[in-house]
Amino acid sequence: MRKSRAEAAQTRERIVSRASAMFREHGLADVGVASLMADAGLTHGGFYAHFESREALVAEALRFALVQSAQRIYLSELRNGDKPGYSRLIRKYLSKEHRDDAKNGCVLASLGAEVARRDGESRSVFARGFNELVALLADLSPARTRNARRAHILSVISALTGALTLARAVDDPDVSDEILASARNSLLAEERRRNLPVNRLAKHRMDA
Amino acid sequence: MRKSRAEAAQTRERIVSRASAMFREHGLADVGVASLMADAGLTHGGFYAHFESREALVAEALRFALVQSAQRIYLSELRNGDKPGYSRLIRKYLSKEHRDDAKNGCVLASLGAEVARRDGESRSVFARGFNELVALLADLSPARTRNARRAHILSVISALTGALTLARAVDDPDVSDEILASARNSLLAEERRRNLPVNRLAKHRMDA
DNA sequence: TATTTTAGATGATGATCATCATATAATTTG
DNA sequence: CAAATTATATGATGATCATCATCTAAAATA
Repeated sequence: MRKSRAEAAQTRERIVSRASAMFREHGLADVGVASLMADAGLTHGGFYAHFESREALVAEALRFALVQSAQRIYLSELRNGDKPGYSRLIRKYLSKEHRDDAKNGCVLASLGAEVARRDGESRSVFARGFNELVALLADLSPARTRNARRAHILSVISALTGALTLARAVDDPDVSDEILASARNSLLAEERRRNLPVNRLAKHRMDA
Repeated sequence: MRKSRAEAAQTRERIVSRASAMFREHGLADVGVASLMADAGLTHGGFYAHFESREALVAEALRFALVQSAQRIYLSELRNGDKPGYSRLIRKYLSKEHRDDAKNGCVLASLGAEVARRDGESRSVFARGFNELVALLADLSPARTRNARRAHILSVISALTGALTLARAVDDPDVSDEILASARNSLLAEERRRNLPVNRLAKHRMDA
């Protein structure tokens, strides 16, 4: 039964990673220590050998999910740096696959509302991770100033998370698809507008 | 202690209304029957004289919140029908007052993600209420076709609920205000564009 | 090899949960 | 006024919760 030091560290990582998925799938309140440990292939007794409290695990699991998102964005968007903008991200984020796979998906949509009701470590860890994500994404914005890039990405993230959450909440698959499609069209249209050359935007402004 | 028939109906309504606020403030999972009854000034024993189960109350409380939203929109937007569009609604929805008063605010933002994990009566009641709300709001859209109005309002609702949820989730008040302001600016700008006369939009399109 | 350390299992603790059976008392209703 | 009805209270039920003390056996270390 006993494991080596390295295996124990692996065990701990496995608990965090599985917990992160369990929380995203079932909510922060609806999964207890016993089922978290069972999901990681352990019994619940040993939990407090790894974590100071359930709250500490919640914080780590939130962090894990946020870092996972950042890594995915970094790998699939930033590296793939042909043209700036979020069109690829928007399409992936608002896909049916993402909607139907909450446990591996964006934690802002699955747990944001629950985090809002917390305070303590998990809340601040979440907020810090959110800020890092925003900073990462702001670099992709075609807006000219730093503030404008930040504002732009904040409004995009809001629209993405809201649409995903609502698409998951409704029970009619057609309505759900409709929510995804509407948000996708609206955001992609905005992206197209933003990527117009500056002089053409200026011309339009002068027309008006 | 015994009450008349009319008073009993009032008691029941009070339980639903208070429960609706409690759920929005603390989440569906984190408030038990005992504290719900205590909040309504009763002890928990009598709960099952009024409701078949906790789930039944959850469904009624969600319905209550959705109807409340619809009534507010009807009173403050539709009646006040000078010009179409959502600018008044957007400003009210993304205000700090709304952010800081979840218990009386939009249930899509506070409980949408939790409803997504349910099924049964509460989920379908929520979905039905959402559809009614969408139908009500679609009438305000300046878009030309019925489908376009629906798509438009779906993307607006997504952006509103996402921004409100994120503004509540972060712990830095400055970042929170920034989220609200960014979504507000983005949505109001879109509203302005939509309300431009058709020929001006056409002109811009020909320019491009 | 002998000793110490520690991961994980087991089972207890006390709190809280949803649900329900029963009791009480006030109002309807006959 | 008497009987039936019913709203609310009380307290029990068994499940599950987070936490922790204790035990074990294997790994680390000397």
